[in-house]
This record gives sequence, C-alpha cells and structure tokens, in this order.
Amino acid sequence: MNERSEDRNDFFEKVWEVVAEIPFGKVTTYGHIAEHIGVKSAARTVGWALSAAAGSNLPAHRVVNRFGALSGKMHFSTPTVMEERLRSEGVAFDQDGCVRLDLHLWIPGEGA
DNA sequence: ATGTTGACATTGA
DNA sequence: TTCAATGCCAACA
Repeated sequence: MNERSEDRNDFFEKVWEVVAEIPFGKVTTYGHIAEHIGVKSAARTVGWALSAAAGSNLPAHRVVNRFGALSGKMHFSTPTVMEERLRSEGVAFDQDGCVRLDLHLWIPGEGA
C-alpha cells in the first residue's frame, strides 16, 4: 500500500542508512551515497536528506562533497561543529579546509 | 499549481 | 584547460 509513498520516503531512509554505516573517523561523498542507493545522479537530493538528518542521530558531519569540502557545515548548529567534530574523530584536513579523502574516504558497502 | 533553490556530480563545448 | 549546462529529488515561496 502506498508503495509510491514509501519510495519517496525510501530515498531519505536509504541515505540515513548509508550515513549511519559510516565508520568512525571516516567520511564519504554525496555521489557515493547516491550511487549506492541507486540514484547516482541524485547527489543533490542526498544533501537534502542530510539536512533532514541534521537533527537526527546520523553523523551527517561525516558526509562531504566530492572535493572533501565541508559544504554543509553551515547547516549544523554552528558552522564550526562539523570541522571540530571531524578533527575530534582523527580526521585530517587539507590546507584548504577539505577532508583528506585519500586518507578517510569510505565507500558504502566497502566497510560492511 | 508552478517555479526556484538547494549540504552535488558528471558531461559537453 | 576552463566554463557552462544538465540531471536528480524534495521542500519552500
């Protein structure tokens, strides 16, 4: 019943599910999440799902864009909580303030 | 109801 | 190489 409705909700649900699977001290990108979900081209919508998850228990701070930049830091309680939190997890940052994806990039399904 | 924006990514010119 | 346009899904005005 209302399978369509579930589908709509399913997108967010999948995003949350993947984000919740991100291991400590690791980060992933919107594209990888979207790709794992099945809607590879919907990386933007993933960001929307995270905005909805900003008030959830999901480690949305572990999700960054393809450049490793903390694009959504401004959506947190404070624009500094994201970087501080990642640093607190042992995540290394680049001189540009971007996360070292080369060191902490985690892909959904890889760590499962 | 329609159009625009939004925490992005990819491809084309 | 760099710039611009497009695609995706959902929420907001």
